[in-house]
Amino acid sequence: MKVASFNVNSLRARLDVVVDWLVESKLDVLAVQETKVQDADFPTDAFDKIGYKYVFRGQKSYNGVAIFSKSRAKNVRAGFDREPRDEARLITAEINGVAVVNTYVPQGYMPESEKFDYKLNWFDRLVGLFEKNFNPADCVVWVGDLNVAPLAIDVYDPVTLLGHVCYHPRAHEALKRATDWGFVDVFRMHCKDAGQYTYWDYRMSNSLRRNLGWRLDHILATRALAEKSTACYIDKGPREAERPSDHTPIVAEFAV
DNA sequence: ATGGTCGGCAACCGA
Repeated sequence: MKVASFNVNSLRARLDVVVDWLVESKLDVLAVQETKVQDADFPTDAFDKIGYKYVFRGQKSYNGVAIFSKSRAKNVRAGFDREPRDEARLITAEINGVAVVNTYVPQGYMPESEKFDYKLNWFDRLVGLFEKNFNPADCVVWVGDLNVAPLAIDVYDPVTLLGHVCYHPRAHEALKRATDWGFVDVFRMHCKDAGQYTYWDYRMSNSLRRNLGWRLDHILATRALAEKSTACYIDKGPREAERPSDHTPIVAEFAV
């Protein structure tokens, strides 16, 4: 089972990149974030044509998440329980017996802002969802743009960037509270190298060429599933496309 | 060197 996560920064603007890469990579599951499309305008035709199923939750202008899969998704849930009007940042589904949690974690703006508190609290709400709906002994894969670079080797300048909302002790603690529920960083099981990034800021000149990036996009799995992982890697192909997102996909393969 | 990113969506906001 091949699973990937990709912050597409507008699904409609990135449609060709996403469709071509999805077909070429032969993915069983692709979770995308920042679709920036309302449900009524979701580009279903493009995915019908290539034989992929889809579930999605979007909103106008911002956020939005979707999961594409070869097999039909079951037990689909969008958003946190009892908060149907929340931002479109969370969708979960069961695919081939694996629970897939796709998140677009709030970025947090600035450390002193309310938005940062919202971000930190968002992780704790997610822990509540894990506790209520899953068991750490089950096969669960949590993927998405988590907007946290966990380690010093996950950012291009850990000294200068320390205290940024995506590389902040409180963000690290919040992520740890969530992973302590029962998740393993599948990428780090397979690769210990520094400088392995999934995001390069558009606003920095030549950030990709200079590899001034961040590892913000993650594939985490419960121990039962992580033990079956055979590979995990970042695919820079889509970041080098003609009209790239500022993120690039991360891919994991599982023997399930 | 007086410029320097995207996308959504229609003036700015978010990243």
